[in-house]
Amino acid sequence: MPTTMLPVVQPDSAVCCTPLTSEAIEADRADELAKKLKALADPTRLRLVSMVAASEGAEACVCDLIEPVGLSQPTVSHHLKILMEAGFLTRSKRGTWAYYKLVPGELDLLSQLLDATAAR
Amino acid sequence: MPTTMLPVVQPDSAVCCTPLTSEAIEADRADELAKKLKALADPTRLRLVSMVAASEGAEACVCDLIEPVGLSQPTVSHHLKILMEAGFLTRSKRGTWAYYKLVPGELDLLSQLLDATAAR
DNA sequence: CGAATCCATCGAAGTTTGTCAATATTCGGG
DNA sequence: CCCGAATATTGACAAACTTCGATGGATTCG
Repeated sequence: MPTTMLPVVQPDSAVCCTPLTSEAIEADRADELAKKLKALADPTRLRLVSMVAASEGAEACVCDLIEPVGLSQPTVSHHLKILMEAGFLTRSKRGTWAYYKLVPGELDLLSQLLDATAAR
Repeated sequence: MPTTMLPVVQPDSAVCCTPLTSEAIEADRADELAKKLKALADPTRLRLVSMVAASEGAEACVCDLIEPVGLSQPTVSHHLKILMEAGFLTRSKRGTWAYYKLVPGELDLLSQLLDATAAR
């Protein structure tokens, strides 16, 4: 009987799986989780994520984000880069514009980790 | 007819309510949320929260936390203080020992905020 | 090609953070 | 009442972070 290989969908964030409160986490897992949380733990970046998420198609260009945030363009770009490196946003250039988009499921992953009611 | 006043249980975290992704959040709400996230966004503090949560009665004394974390006693106390001020832990002294306990529901609140699937 | 626009990167200034050693404080026991 | 043990606080310092202005691509338009 021939075997067909099926791709296993990997939760690419190794932050994955057991919630914070079900058992004591290891140091290296704490490092990863902290890195993700640190990317979110800034008022400006929270607003950026929120604004991008609330935009049509969960996508927004830098030019639309600068004014409402009230900071300089380099600063906004810097924050967006941090959010991208943390895996929360992706960038795609179209013409001179850079569109940032929410990575689906990435926030939910964090959410599940903090959820104590999900403890097995 | 005499009126009796009943205390209204307030969700004391004003971080409350609408998830991050359902609509753009206001600056002051972003500030509060960021403050909470910043308290968690450190490997040591994540481990502390996790260890406390995994202890019996979701409670642990400082003396039991120092060695596994591998940092000095003042540093551990410092982190615990930050977690307390952020509302994640409470402290109760018994003799010379200080027992830190997880505040129930506080992590879940954060969890719900990050959960995009909960968007109304 | 030249000018203008959008955005990223660089360098710098000021602030915040994580950590420790030293010290203070509080409590129980002899 | 004094001593030892468990924590908290203070002071100090290096590292990391947030922000800005200046500069450097890349792209579109005239």
